[in-house]
Amino acid sequence: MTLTDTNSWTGIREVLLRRIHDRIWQPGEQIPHEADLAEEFGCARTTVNRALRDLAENGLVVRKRRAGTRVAVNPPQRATLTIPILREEVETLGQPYRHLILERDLRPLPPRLHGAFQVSLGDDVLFLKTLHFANERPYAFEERYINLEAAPEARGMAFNDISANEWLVHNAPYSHGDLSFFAVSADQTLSGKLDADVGSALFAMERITWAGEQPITHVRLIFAPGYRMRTEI
Amino acid sequence: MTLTDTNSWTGIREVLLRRIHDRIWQPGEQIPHEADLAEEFGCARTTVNRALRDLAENGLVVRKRRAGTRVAVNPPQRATLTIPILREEVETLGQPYRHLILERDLRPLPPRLHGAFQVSLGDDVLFLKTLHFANERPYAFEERYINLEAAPEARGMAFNDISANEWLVHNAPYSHGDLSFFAVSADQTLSGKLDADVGSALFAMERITWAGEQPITHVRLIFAPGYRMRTEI
DNA sequence: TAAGATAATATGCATGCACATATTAACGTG
DNA sequence: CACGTTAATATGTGCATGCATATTATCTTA
Repeated sequence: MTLTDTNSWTGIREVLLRRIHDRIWQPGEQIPHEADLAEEFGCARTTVNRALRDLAENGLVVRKRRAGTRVAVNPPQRATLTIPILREEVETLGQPYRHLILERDLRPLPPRLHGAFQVSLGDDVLFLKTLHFANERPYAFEERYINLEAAPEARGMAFNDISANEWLVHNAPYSHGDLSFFAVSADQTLSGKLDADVGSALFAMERITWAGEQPITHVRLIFAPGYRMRTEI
Repeated sequence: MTLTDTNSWTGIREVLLRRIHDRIWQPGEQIPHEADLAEEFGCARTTVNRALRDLAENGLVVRKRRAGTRVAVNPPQRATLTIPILREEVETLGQPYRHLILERDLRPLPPRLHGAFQVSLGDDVLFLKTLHFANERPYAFEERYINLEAAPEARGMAFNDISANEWLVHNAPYSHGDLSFFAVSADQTLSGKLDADVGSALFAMERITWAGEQPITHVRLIFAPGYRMRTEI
């Protein structure tokens, strides 16, 4: 029959998944109760629950108490993407990593960030410009603001040995953040740093992280030409 | 005490999470066994298991049989991003959506796709060029190849009323896919279609989906200037 | 008849138990 | 002492059961 064991929760999940894919259960349609499915598969309701819960987490079915479980009208259309520390990303590619601090100073927060990144008025933040290299070729350019209230030890760090990226991950864990991706055109400055033609299209990422209510850092990463962010769905 | 109930699995998860955030358990460090934690919280091992499993799914701890559970050295650094149907994305912005088929024909698969997108040799695929509008302004430009073996009904579809995007989602569900994001520079053609200056940086996405071993569609979406893909972590 | 109280029901969750499985540590033998 | 075998152990999973909770359907009552 199938490769999958029919009374393991993963096996049951696969069977249910195929029924959805084969449109035996149409989108929006209600599927049998946990108890009925448990009887059909000859297993405990808990096991069916586990399988359905997993499908629900992946957005394939929608579950509501009392209302029952129904096939999602719009299949998942979502992807989990891993955003590794740059050093690890580069090293995974089998290339030696290096980074260089271009600028480092204390300054007031620029006005454009006042909305999203609220630090006490008049307080300086730590500003860093970093260039990341893979195999001695520019890989990404980083501009970062660090809230010294959230990470006071950062004041004494030069970030020459360990990048701010990596240091923060290990020393100022965040609870949540906003992330966005977009494209920018290489201006004169970027072009020089990233070894790109002026005007070439670059992939960019912007991220703000918080620990609870307190902002930790704002970072803008611009990658060298040809960069692709990949994932599987 | 805490807001969270200490013997619900979510409550236990929060307590464990705080211990990780507060670095009571250091990254890489091993944490107590399920059985010990169960005793500490006065609950069943199953409940602790549920909490730990959830943390593991989110990448905060790493679990291995016999070896025990340890705090992940690199916190999650991963984001789930939702890739909505363009029509829905536009309508969510409160703007009227429209699309226009620019080209539609049968042709052999271009050589550059032969590797990733294997269709029977010599078979034609359906090729579509579509322009998507938000509020009558260009929103995204789409180039798509559809494997007619995987979705034979597509042959008879004009895709004027419903976009290929949406039709495929509802009629040829996929099991998995590859997704990548990058930046492209607007050439003469793109510039005209997307109302962008020649040379401006555009955000782009490429996606291949399969149903099992069979490829369904390859699509390349290029967004109008200023597009940002956002998510929360 | 409309609005509110009440019952029925499907999923959600906790428990206690048993067994499976992967991995490590201890052991024994050549 | 090196190497393969065996035992110990932590997590993974399944089962039966009971109660919790959200939501819907039904039944009252004004």
